[in-house]
Amino acid sequence: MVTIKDVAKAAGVSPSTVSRVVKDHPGISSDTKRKIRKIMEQMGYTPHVAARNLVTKRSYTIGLVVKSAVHEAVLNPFFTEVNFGVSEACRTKGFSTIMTAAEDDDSLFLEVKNLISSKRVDGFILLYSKENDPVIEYLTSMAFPFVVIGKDVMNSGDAIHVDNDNVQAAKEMTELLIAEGYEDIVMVVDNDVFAVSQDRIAGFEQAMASNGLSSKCKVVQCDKDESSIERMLVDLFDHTSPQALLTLDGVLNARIISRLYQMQIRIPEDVATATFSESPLTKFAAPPQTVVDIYPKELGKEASNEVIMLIKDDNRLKRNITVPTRIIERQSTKKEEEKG
Amino acid sequence: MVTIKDVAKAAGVSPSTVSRVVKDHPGISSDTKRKIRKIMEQMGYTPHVAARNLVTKRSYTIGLVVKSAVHEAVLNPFFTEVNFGVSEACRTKGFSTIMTAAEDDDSLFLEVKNLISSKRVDGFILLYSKENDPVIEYLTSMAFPFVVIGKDVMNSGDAIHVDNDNVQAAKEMTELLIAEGYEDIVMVVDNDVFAVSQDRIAGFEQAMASNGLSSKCKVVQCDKDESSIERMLVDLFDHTSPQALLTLDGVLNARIISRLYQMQIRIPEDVATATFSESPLTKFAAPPQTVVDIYPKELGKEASNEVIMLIKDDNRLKRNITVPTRIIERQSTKKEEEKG
DNA sequence: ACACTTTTTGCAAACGATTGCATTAAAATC
DNA sequence: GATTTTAATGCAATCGTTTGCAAAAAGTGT
Repeated sequence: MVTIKDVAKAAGVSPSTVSRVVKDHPGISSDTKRKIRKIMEQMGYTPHVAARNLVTKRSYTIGLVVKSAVHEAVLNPFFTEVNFGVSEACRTKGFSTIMTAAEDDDSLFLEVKNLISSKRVDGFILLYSKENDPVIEYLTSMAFPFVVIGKDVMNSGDAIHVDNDNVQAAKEMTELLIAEGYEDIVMVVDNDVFAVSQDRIAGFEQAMASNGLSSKCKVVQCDKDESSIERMLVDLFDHTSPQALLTLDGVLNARIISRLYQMQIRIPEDVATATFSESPLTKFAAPPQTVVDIYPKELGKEASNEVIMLIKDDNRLKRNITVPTRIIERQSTKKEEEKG
Repeated sequence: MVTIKDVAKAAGVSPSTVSRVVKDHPGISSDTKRKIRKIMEQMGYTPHVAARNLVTKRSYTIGLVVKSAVHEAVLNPFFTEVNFGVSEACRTKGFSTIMTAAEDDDSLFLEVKNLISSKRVDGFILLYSKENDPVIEYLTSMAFPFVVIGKDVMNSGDAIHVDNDNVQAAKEMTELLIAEGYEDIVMVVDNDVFAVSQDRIAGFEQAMASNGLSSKCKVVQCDKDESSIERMLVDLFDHTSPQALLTLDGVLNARIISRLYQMQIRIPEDVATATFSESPLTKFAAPPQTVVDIYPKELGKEASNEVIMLIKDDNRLKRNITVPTRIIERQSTKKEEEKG
């Protein structure tokens, strides 16, 4: 293994000089820089990160904390895209990423504490957010750099959030449905306590209200398992005749349309469907789904940049970041036009 | 920050003793162990990994190298599941994971070399495999520990592979289709050069042959973009009338059934569909798809365990691991029965 | 009580970088 | 040419562990 001393010796300089060349320190003459760079190249020298981390007291690593149960995350392409966005952005800034996922809150909390105390990470990106989260509280109390992707239910103010404007997104999507001529619109949500649900519901309700459809505004909640979904749908179509279903997210939507298919309820002829979070599940569905693209990769990228800034600059002023969304209209909501 | 010296001082022993307690060295009396453990607990001591890595010359980190272009990986739940399997298995063995994905071969190769020379990882798991891969060659030449998930086209012999028996899986799936009464079966593949394609095609052909259906055995290839898929399908159904489509993998299958829907070709009434790699895309499709579950999480887990063994034991004898598969039969191939 | 094991612990030298400060060399000023 | 200023480099301590070897303590048998 070639160390800094080796190249120093080969170049006839001290290790300090080599070290300074590596980080392009201004105090080194460009002659020596050139010379040493060449030698480093020839000898194939790469700094030993552990050694550097030890003295700089930095790990140059970001922890990506995924809250949702593993099988949930696997289901949800949203997660993967965020992950890629984070990895990519971190890498271009010289940071590594290390992912932590855990089924239960306690082991997740432990893992986070451990990553910190063993100096394995310099900052965190939290991929969830719920009320009174112990991890958020802990990180805040330690003044440890972190940002949250998603929004806090009770926007605690301390944490930095990177998120879409979910109220606005839901509003726009609802407006689109109304514009297409749908009035009996039902919003279907699961029973998670994440803030995203509340925001999207709020947007839906606002849009309905401002179009004089408050009376038709309906929100139903259901568990994620097959039978709950079925029960909910049977109930819905037995007692009412909704014209459109606006589902909280792409995964839930996929299960619903699968169920609708089996109930022989056609989309969009019998009912229109629309949802949030673009993915193969919406894009390649039968029929392709109208959806709000929330740009998860962008969320990951912004979060990474922000947390790295936080790490590098202690008293950087905190600021939330909103990533824009875009509606993709597809066949699942096209009332008039022919299929295909 | 509390260091090993702090707890040594507090316990009235030397740092060496504390260090040995941490790793449960046999030479320390259980009395002192108990005492020191208590103190560590009280003071909240966690070893500084960089310091440890520096002296042990280990990083306790595994590099997960993802070859497929990012958008491919995002599409494919297979990747996410492998990723989780790897992270989980590594964590339980005290290892971290660091993921590397790159669009082009060159930057990926560079990244791998860099991870090694900066001593950031102790071993690799490669999530792809193709002929004459420079990364595999490099790692082999360096005798750097790694395992490959998937199989080499020309089973180079040197590398350790963790894979399913794809020939067998395809054979079983084909047998099932034949048993259901389908004879004109078309296998649809993309134009990737990964070994998995060849294996599944081989299995398909073998099963067809051994059932006297060699003459009906047909394999078509198409690009992944929408228009190629459409062209392929139109061509297929214009000139022939296949009874069943066996698709190379779940993502391609999803696109195909989406297209079939738009062409108003019903599944399974007009054509049956089946594919490989269970995921939400197959499970929540309309109709739910018959599929071979290849247990990606298990692949990740086995790969992790194996590479960690390699790291810990230089002259561990190399051995390939085969993870079993399972067929899940769903409506997409059910000829006789009623839907729902 | 002595010599001799065996068990338990400590010493001190690594590991490979970084960085404040001192130093030397070169350039600038008078 | 002497003195001051500036630029370029080196010294040496430090980061927090690990570990081979030596030493001390405890136990054993006579």
